[in-house]
Amino acid sequence: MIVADGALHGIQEVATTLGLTHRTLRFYEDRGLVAPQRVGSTRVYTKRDVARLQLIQRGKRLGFSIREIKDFLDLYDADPEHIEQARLLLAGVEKRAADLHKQRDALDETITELEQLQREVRAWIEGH
DNA sequence: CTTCTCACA
DNA sequence: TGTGAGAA
Repeated sequence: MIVADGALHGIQEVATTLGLTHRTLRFYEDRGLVAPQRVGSTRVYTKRDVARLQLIQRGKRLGFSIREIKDFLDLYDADPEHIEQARLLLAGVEKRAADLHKQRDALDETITELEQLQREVRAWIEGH
């Protein structure tokens, strides 16, 4: 049977085209983020798998953990209307943005302190 | 080329 | 969060 799901791809090919290594794909699979079909024991990635991997890459780019990304993807599968999924995404995105703002504030404080010290040391040097 | 497992940063 | 290596 195996319906009409176009081209299938090997792990090396998928990894290369996504700028990943086959080790990373296997790691994601271990973590339950992807579940490629098997032909015998060989993994075969569909275009849906590749789409999932691209979502994973986006999630990582935005600073989400493998676990968070998995929870999101799982919900996407479980909920055809994608309502709960959207709520989870929103919550996660808000949290992430809040964390980053917090980090930025901390960095600003540190930079300000460094600049102050910088002025103090310069003044001390001038005075000698 | 692919698989798996174990160790390791 | 991945990587390297060894063996099949």
